[in-house]
Amino acid sequence: MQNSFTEENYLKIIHALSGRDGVEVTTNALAESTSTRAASVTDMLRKLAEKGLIHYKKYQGVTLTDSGEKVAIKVIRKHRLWEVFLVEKLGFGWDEVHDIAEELEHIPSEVLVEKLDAFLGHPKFDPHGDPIPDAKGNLTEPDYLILTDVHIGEKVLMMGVLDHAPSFLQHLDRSGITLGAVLEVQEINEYDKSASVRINGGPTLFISLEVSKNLLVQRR
Amino acid sequence: MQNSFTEENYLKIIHALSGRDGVEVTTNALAESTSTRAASVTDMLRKLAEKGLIHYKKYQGVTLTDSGEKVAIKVIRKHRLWEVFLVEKLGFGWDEVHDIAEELEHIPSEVLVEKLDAFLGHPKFDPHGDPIPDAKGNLTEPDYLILTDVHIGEKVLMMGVLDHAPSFLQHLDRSGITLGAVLEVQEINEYDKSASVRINGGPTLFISLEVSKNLLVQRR
DNA sequence: TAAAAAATTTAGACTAACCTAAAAATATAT
DNA sequence: ATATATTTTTAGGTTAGTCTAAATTTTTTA
Ligand SMILES: [Mn+2]
Ligand SMILES: [Mn+2]
Ligand SMILES: [Mn+2]
Ligand SMILES: [Mn+2]
Repeated sequence: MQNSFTEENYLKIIHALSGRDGVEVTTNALAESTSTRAASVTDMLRKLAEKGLIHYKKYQGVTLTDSGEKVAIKVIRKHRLWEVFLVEKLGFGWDEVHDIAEELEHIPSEVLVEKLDAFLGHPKFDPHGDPIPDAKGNLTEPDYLILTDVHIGEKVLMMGVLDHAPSFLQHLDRSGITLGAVLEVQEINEYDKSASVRINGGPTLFISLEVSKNLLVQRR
Repeated sequence: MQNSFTEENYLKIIHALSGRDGVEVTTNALAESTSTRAASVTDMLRKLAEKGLIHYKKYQGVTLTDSGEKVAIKVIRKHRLWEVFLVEKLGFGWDEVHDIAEELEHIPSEVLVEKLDAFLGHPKFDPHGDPIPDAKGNLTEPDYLILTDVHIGEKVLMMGVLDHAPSFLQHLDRSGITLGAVLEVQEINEYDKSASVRINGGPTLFISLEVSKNLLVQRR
């Protein structure tokens, strides 16, 4: 049988909160992420366990089964491919696409996803730098640094963001920090950990710790 | 407030069954079209009337209000634009797109629709020859003939289909009858009203009444 | 125009996904 | 090691959208 819109969202969120090492996700964390109450989460967990999509023992938190992981990754694939479509083909900004992709990711049809993927030229990353799982369900997270881990004098490439909030992305737009930009850390303020960063060999900007913590970068 | 997926479907179906002259639609007709039971339809009609989307008096059938008509036409616009996208951009056949568009038509976001429309080059017709309402909600049904109304010797242009079933569309594909094809009626069989029709000045085909009744054409 | 047939609505129930309040289990702190 | 605090589950309800069966209204037929 098919999974509902809601079930797919739970699986996707469990995947995200469970992280690379597949750690147990708590009921409260899910309530927070789904904007529901803990009691509602418990109901849904019983159902997902029933369907063999999660490992669930009362009071012990949950992880995805292989079957649940497969579903989650399919949803993530669709979400990210649709985001590429919205930005590359329809001309949306990277700050505008998340909510729409949140709906599109639940459209069924395997063949739609594969045709969309081909139409987009089999992209490997979405507009936020997140990797797109392949058709077989392989998802490899590149191991990027966070800008706070970069030392003074280093030049790095901007590869992605941790925060996907429109307000954050718009802030980056105004600062000229886009995917692929070269960031050179020139100074780090001892007191508040804010940094002076040179963008693409051009202007130097002051970047707060709050921003640095959400920038994924790569040494060249 | 937003209309649900289900409410949108009811409005779209009432629009279709109500026709150009806005005739009353019966409960049973809606039950048939929505694949539900009459009792369920009655419940929904009370709700839609409550929201001011339909004119409804018990036992008297329903029509759309202006407000309901507006919603219905927006859904139809989205459905047909997505069908164009699926055929023109993703390479689906016209027989494959209806069910997928049935889902995509409920994705909210005005701006998405308008960007999609621009991306597609503001198409006027969908892959089945159905007119696409404009952004303001104007929908003008061209007045086509049905092939059964065409006399022997006349040449007409194939402009659309009444039946959207995949099996019918695939049958047309196998017969070489596509949108824009020139059909010349050469003979009409007295007994079963089947016709000999020459396609694009090339091969002549026998077409059953069942098929003729579902072909929309235009004199040149 | 009254009886029969058909269409429609009402009554009462079900499921999915949510809720609040209370109970139970686990974790933390003295 | 208890007592307290926190987390999670259970119990009991709600709403949207569906159902079946029964009642009611409208239409058709004789
Ligand atoms: Mn996103
Ligand atoms: Mn993204
Ligand atoms: Mn269609
Ligand atoms: Mn169509």
